[in-house]
Amino acid sequence: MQIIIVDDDRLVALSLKTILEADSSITVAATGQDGSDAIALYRKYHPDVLLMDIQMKSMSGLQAAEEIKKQDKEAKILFLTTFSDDEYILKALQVGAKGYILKQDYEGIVPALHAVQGGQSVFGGEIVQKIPELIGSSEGSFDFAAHDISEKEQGIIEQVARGRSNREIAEELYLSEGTVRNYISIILDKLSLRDRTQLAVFYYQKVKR
Amino acid sequence: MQIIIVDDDRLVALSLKTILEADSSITVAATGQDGSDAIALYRKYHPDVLLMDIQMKSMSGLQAAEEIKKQDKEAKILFLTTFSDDEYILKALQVGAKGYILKQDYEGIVPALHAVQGGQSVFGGEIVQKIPELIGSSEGSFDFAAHDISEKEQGIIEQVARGRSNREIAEELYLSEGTVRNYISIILDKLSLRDRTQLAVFYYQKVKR
DNA sequence: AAAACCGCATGACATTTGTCATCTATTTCA
DNA sequence: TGAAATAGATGACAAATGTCATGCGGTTTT
Repeated sequence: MQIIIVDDDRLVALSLKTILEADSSITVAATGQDGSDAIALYRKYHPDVLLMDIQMKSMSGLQAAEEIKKQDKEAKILFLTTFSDDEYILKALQVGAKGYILKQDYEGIVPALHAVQGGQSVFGGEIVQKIPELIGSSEGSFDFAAHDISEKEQGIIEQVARGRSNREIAEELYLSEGTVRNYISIILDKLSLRDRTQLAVFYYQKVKR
Repeated sequence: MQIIIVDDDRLVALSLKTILEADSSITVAATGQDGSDAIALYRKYHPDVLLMDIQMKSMSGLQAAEEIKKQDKEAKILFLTTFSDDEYILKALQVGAKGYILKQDYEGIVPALHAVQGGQSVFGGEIVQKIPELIGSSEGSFDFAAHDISEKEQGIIEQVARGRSNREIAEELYLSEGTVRNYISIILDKLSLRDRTQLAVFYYQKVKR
């Protein structure tokens, strides 16, 4: 199986090459450092699989993938990532990537490559677990009780998540503005957050939808 | 690698056993015909991977998977399916399955098993393409251009939507804190919002998802 | 070349926000 | 009954936030 490796960090690219070539079934046709390298190298070699970092300086892996896919609808692209950044998962899927795995996981890469060559799609461990969160289907999955959040507090959280000010919340719930402030202060403490904006973000990421 | 195969159709289970054992690295510890077999066999053998049909008569693969996961959080379960039925994909993900592949795809199964053993998750070809559709319905539909929001401004909006403070945003984007404040002030004006929290709310309601 | 513009920065300012200590009335509980 | 816990309020305070006027070096327009 012939592959191409593209990674920002030359050291990483070369280490990967060494590791992967230890497997006799794999040949690394070339390595590159950014998105434009990826496009050029793909056009030149048409490898079975393109192994590429998703985040790179000059041209991101996503952009490159989009371009490559335009030219070869069958291109098999496997993204590498250091962390399991949620934010890119969806985009990677939409671009039509064949997977999204962690660089650190040396052992996992070779079998992943074979699976991809065989037409499957592969994702690193925890990455898949996050997909349901990204989809609406996982409704109100957060356990308030486990964090000692009372009903009243939940009500206030909802108000904050609607962008209301303390004064407005106070009016809505027939409390004084100071009391609302106190409530929020306590909520932030319980959830280890810093300010109301983080609370709103928390709400949309963990609680609602 | 030791695996267990569970499939409604005895013939399928046996064919799979034969095919997979042709690979010297794989041992089929046992085969079963329904969900309860799966639970019993899993408890007995604790295989590296459980290969199971998702749709079975007496007890579905999903139910069995749920039960098995309850007893062994680390269980690696790979679902088999005849067609790529959309409806089960999400549930499979939520149960924490390690993948979802097509029975017909003989060649793909062995590498898939190896990848799963290595901690990855695997999905048959077209299955993954459907996930964006399931999500895509509500994906980033907001038109920034129509509201005169520049790239830079979008970048700042994203930072706010991650709950970052002005100081943090300034550091991240190499700007002064005051400049960030100015940017946000202008953004709020353009979008007719009052404060950063409303901006974050706006982001999650209109832009992302 | 002058004028207009743009990205970025400052400083001043009013407001909002978050934290904390303290106080009161009410309820709960030993 | 008396003590402790609870819900709500206050006031003081520091920090963060949003607004505005203004300045400064570049580009672009005219």
